[in-house]
Amino acid sequence: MRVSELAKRAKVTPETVRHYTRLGLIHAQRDPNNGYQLYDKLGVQRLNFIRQASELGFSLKQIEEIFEQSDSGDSPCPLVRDLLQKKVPETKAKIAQLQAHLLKMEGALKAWEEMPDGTPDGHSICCLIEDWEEKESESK
Amino acid sequence: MRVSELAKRAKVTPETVRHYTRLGLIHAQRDPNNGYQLYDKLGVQRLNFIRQASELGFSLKQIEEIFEQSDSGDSPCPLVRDLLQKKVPETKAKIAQLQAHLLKMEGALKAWEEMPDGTPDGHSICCLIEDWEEKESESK
DNA sequence: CTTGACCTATGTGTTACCAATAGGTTTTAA
DNA sequence: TTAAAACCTATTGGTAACACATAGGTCAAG
Repeated sequence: MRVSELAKRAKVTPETVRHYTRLGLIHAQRDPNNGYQLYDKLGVQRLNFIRQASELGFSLKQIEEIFEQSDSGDSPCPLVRDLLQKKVPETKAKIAQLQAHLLKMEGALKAWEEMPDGTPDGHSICCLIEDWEEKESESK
Repeated sequence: MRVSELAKRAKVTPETVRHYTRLGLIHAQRDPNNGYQLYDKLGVQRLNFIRQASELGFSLKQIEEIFEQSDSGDSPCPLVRDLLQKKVPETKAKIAQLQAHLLKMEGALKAWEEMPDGTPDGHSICCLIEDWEEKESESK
């Protein structure tokens, strides 16, 4: 199959398929007649794997490492496990940060209902964001 | 004050300060003797604002817009409010996605304790990630 | 008066693509 | 049959938000 068909199967753009192919993550044969890239079942499998892994937060570089392990006949599972174990606390931290932001934003929107839209007076830019600033520096 | 001092005050690198200056987010005067960038109080305030806003997820471009509003004498608050209102659901979606990933990862790590590290056999790359793949396609 | 710490500008590298260009190919419909 | 539509190719440049390297000018201290 060619680029577009592979792309459709994994619901990505043909450009993404080409990108992965350029990076060597997916291998393709060349049609001798026209030089088109030709993919097979393994290409589909790899592309799906890439999508899964990158949705989980793995970088293409990490995915490349996983493939290298796998292609050299070794089990990539220990590597993936290590990567996952590092990723879990990172993800938790990100969630916590986002939730903190969410609280700030929602609180700000509520508080704003009673607040006037202050015109900047040279001392403040936007009351809202600067309020947070003060609160943060106080709490630190 | 010069680049490094400003940078220290906001706990960013001097390069970041130069970056913002290049983008026009922070204004500086030039020391006529040596061409060094000189910042004042307003610079500190702006830098702090940028940090606050970007931590909340605003892009530098959006921050630029806020500054433009503010600099032209208009209240940027309505703009910020609009941006926030768009950002709240986005943030919620991100959190939900990350939590889903977290569940997957934690589940995988647990399941793995009982699973052998399968050597790739040409059919599978990594049992773990591919298991998720199957589950996902089933649930869709 | 030299060394180290600071400043300058410019350019490149990062991540994971998307878009545009310019051109060759294949399919389809008149 | 032929001409347009749809597809393919490679290369280049753009995105966000800096970090880093280069090559060089400036300044304080010993």
